[in-house]
Amino acid sequence: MKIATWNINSVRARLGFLMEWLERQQPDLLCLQETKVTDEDFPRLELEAAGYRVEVFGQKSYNGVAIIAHGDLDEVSRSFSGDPLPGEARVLGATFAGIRVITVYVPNGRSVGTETYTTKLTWLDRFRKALDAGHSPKDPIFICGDWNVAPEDRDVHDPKRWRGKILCSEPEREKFRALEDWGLRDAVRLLTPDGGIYTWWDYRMSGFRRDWGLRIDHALVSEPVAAGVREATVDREARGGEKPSDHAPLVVTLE
DNA sequence: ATGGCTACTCCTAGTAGA
Repeated sequence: MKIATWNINSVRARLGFLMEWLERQQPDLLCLQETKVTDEDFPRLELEAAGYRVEVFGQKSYNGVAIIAHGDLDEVSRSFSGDPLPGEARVLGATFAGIRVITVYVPNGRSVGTETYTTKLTWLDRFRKALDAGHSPKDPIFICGDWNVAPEDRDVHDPKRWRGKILCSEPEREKFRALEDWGLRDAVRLLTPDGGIYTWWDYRMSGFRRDWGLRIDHALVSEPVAAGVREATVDREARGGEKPSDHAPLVVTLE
């Protein structure tokens, strides 16, 4: 089974790109972030015509998450208990083939020391608390999306330049580790200790061509899922071509 | 090297992203 996550940076601006990608990759389930569209205007029909079930949680202009799957999506949930940004469409959950799949678009935080940064830390705290209240790490759980955190220096093209900066600051990394401590494993790290694996490259300064990237999109899985992880690959091909998103998809293959 | 894209919007210039 193939489960993927992709910050698409506007599903409407990249619908053709998305359809081609689905055709090529044939995932069983794909989580999208930054769809930037209301539920009403989401391009549901195109995806359904391609055989996907579609669940969306969106808003105008900003944020927005979606789950599309070849198969039933049950027990759909939006946001989470204690969400400090209840008006923002950032979390969507559904049960697929017995796995609780939750997709997240974690607040960016702008820059360290700002109010939005503090809110980002609170958000991650509250998200963990909600996990504790609603789930057990013994259950099959797959939480994926744009976490806006590069967990370690090996996830950063130039750690010296990024040290202490937004996406790489120690408090953000602590919150990320707290999720792992709860009982989640980073699917990429189950398979390789290698650095140089990135999921986002800045549009500016030809960031992708120079491979100035960060690994900020992740799939965190509970033990029962971790046991079945066979592959976790960043599809860099999707970061090239005409008008790509600034993120590449992360594709996880489960036995 | 703090800029330099990109996408959004009843403000096509200002905001947000990361």
